[in-house]
Amino acid sequence: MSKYDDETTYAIGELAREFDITPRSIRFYEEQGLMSPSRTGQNRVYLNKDRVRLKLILRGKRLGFSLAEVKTLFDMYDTNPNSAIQLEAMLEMTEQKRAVLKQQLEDIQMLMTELDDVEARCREELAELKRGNIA
Amino acid sequence: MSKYDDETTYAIGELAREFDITPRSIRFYEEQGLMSPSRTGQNRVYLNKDRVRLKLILRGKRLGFSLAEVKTLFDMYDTNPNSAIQLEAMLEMTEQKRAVLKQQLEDIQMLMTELDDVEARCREELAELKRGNIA
DNA sequence: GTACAGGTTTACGTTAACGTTAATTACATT
DNA sequence: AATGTAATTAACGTTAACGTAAACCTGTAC
Repeated sequence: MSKYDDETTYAIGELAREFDITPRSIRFYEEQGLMSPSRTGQNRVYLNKDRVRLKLILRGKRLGFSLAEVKTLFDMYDTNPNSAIQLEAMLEMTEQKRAVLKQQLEDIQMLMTELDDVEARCREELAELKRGNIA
Repeated sequence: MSKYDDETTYAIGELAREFDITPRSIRFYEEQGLMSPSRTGQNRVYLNKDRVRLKLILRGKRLGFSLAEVKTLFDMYDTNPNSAIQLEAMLEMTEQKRAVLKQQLEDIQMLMTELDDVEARCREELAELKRGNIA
């Protein structure tokens, strides 16, 4: 956590490689108002805070948030950090996501049971074929 | 499980209401080769097996499968399984799907933990605000 | 018999999240 | 000087999964 960590700069390509996305995606996030890196000349220069932002964007995506939703959260945080309204809005969003995830869990468990059945039937029929009981 | 259960028929609008989707969606699934209901005249008539299919489609969607992927699974399931090669291919596919689902399960559990953290922090800060500790 | 609530096909429109050129700039190396 | 690598903007293209509008048929209710 030395001073240097916060002053390290990244080119767009470096960040792209690090997070395994394309530069186009990063520019797109900026275009959508999710980041605003500084420049040297016309080239984008990313600081650690930008890198953190990007990490948050990608995490949001993994959580199933749309870029618009991520932006909403960012905007709320940027304009009015730690206000009760913002916190409650965030709670509401996480509640919704939790419900979706819970449903997905149930679905996956059911599907796995069905896969068990399919597999069992397959193995049975294979066994019969091996026994020579071919219709 | 009487005989009648299997002979109950549904109009497209009934199924749409039951599953809270539009008739357009159901027709689209048919267009993509995911269902093939019978007809009376030009009207679609859905039997219980069609209803089950629709249920499976929607579950697949909730799981993050594309309609194309769902169709692949259906096709495999529908394929006449009397050749050892086909059976073994199907087993291989179900194994792959199982691995994917297992990964998804782990992901979701991790995400839920993260949501727990976010929520906990939110509630803490809210509590502080209520106590009057507003910076 | 006419209004209406359903169904039908055909076909163009929409949204999100980028992909994919194209044309240009700039720095580094050979 | 030429080549290579990475960056830039602008703008059109793409895919999935439907939405939506138009124009039509059709059985039941009044």
